[in-house]
Amino acid sequence: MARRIRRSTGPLDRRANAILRAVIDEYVSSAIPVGSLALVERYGLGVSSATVRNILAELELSGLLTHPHTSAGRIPTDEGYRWYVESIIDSALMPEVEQLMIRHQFGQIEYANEHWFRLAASTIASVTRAAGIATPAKPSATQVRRVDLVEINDRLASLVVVLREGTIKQVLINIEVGTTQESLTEVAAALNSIVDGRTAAEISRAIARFGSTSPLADVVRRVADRIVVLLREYDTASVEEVFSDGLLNVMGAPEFAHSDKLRRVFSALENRAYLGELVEAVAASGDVQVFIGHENVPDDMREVALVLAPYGQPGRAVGVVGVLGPTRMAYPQAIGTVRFVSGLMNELVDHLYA
Amino acid sequence: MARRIRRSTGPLDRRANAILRAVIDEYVSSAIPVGSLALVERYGLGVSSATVRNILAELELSGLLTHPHTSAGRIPTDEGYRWYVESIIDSALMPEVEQLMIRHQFGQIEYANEHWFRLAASTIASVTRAAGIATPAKPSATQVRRVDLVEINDRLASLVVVLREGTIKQVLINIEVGTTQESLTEVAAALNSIVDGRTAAEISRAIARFGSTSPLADVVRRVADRIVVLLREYDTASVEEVFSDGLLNVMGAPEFAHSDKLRRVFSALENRAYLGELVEAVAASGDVQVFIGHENVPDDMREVALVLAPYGQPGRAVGVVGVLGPTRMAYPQAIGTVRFVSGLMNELVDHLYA
DNA sequence: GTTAGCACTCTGGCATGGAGAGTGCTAACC
DNA sequence: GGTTAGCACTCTCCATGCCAGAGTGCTAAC
Repeated sequence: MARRIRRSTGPLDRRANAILRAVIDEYVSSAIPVGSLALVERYGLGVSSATVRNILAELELSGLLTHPHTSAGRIPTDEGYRWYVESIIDSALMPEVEQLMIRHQFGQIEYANEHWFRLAASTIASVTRAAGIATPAKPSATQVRRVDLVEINDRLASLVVVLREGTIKQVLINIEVGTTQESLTEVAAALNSIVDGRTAAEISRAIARFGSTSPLADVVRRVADRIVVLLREYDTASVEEVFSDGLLNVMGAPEFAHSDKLRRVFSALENRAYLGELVEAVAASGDVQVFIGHENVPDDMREVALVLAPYGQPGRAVGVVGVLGPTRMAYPQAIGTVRFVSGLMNELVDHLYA
Repeated sequence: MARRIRRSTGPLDRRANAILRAVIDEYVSSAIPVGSLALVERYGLGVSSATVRNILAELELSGLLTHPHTSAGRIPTDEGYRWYVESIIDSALMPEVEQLMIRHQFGQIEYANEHWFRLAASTIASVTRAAGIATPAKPSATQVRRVDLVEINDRLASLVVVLREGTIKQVLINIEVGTTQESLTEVAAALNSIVDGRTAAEISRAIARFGSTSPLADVVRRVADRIVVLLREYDTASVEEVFSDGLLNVMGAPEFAHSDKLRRVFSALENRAYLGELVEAVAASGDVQVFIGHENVPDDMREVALVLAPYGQPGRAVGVVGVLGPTRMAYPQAIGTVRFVSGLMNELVDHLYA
């Protein structure tokens, strides 16, 4: 689980507030440490640079800003970003023009449910200019909707399992030479009367009671077992797949100019265990969550931030969409985008369960 | 298409031969330009460094080696690698232990045909310590094996199309409120009598002749149209998907220490158009092909080499497996691995068409 | 044809020094 | 008391120069 660091200071006065915000905005857009002079020049603060310096020193004392070295400007700490994120997380919205554009894109693949989460990641990547990530909506206890057996050749058949939400699992199975498509269809029919609407555990139980004496009963039993295995594998995988797009955007950020740091980001992305944890935490929370720098447990992720939101139907099927970028990220935009896209995904999933 | 540069020199004498080979072996393993002294010390050449220097100068003259700067050792040119590859391409084999290991891995997913190509890429990546790439075997003119319609809710159904080789396409379709699973099954049955074993074009023609007056005829026609669209989309995509694994391995290479070059490699991988061309060229050739540095047309790929091999059944369904790495790659190993894995994939696909 | 010897060249690492940016402190100001 | 001007101080960055090391290419001798 990600640990959340609590800042130790009390509330900031209005001016310190504005200055911290200005430092973050400036640093996010320029990637250069921000000096007191630059602040008074570019943000109409109405005070001198000396005053700003005093406040910057205070902010540094409370751990919200830091110094790369004595004679450099200030940069935000992870705690500084955390404070900033808390202050905008509820109000961050997407511009309506972009909302329309995205809606249009999703409209085009409305019927390709297998691709929804991929489009979500791609869209988020292109809007935020960071990496977009998404997982498919995973049912909590998979229910089978229908089974089909199709002969491929005289030794192989394709076992197709349609799940409650319309998604599909498929594997090959061996058949005895000479088995006809007719008998396969018969087996499938027998199976359908057993599996419809059921979970792995339920099918398992039903098969134990299955006392048919028909010559195909053995085959039915064998295939049912295979289905149970298939469902179990699917149910136990914490995250089925994490799709990401726009990694090139992250590669462009100056903080990752040396490929060593970049390497760590990538190996972090391959860390399915941690992502699985986050996905579960986010799904449970029900709203956008932000994980900044060292708030992430794995060392590899201490230089990146994640903005994640769940989608789907709690208790039935949930997935996650989000952004991965440098801690120096445009949080308002990232949060707004992720929230909007997760809302859109909600609508799509709702249709499946309507 | 990739252009192949022909080296201008005639055959090399045995000694020049051995030295060029030594330079390449040394440079591939160390990534440091190779000097004449290092060569006589590490490879028992039986001559002095001065003699080696003369030969190195000759090799440089014929364009097989080059110099980063006056006082540095030699590094191979793309032409040098090309010469080397030609000399070993027919004899490169995998160690038998590794062959067994890989066979074992594939045995475990023998029935998960949708995952074969992914495992191929992952295996190649881990064996060669470079990036593995693979595409699924794509049929040349997709034939439908069977169609199924499954009710998801009172407005949506899942249209499942099983193709000849057992792979699956699926989309959602709208249905009229009140449509029962029984009538969907009826529609599916009607469709199956039309589509079995047919391609998009054939289905299109059959539907034009379809003169049924049953109340479901309209629905049958609509769904058939949807199937045709689905197949057409699939048939016209030059490469359906390019799966890659082990990109982290490439990131570790010293030539990509600065993320700028790395960035180009990644954007090259996203260049589906070029990869599509290569896949077609490789599939047509029927054997392992190597594309080194500037033999690749896109500028982004001038610092990488590709080792690709086709698999599947020519004229029916072909895919490609391969390695992407720096031009400074262990070619014998890469070629041996790719050839072996493509052979294994052949066996798997053959079973589908047995 | 091969080799020893040597002058030459270029890189990489390291120290030096000045310009620039930004801080932190002090003392004066309102 | 908070704010500000002034200034010394610190540190980075960049250019410069220098030296050691590696490796070459050439020449002359074997």
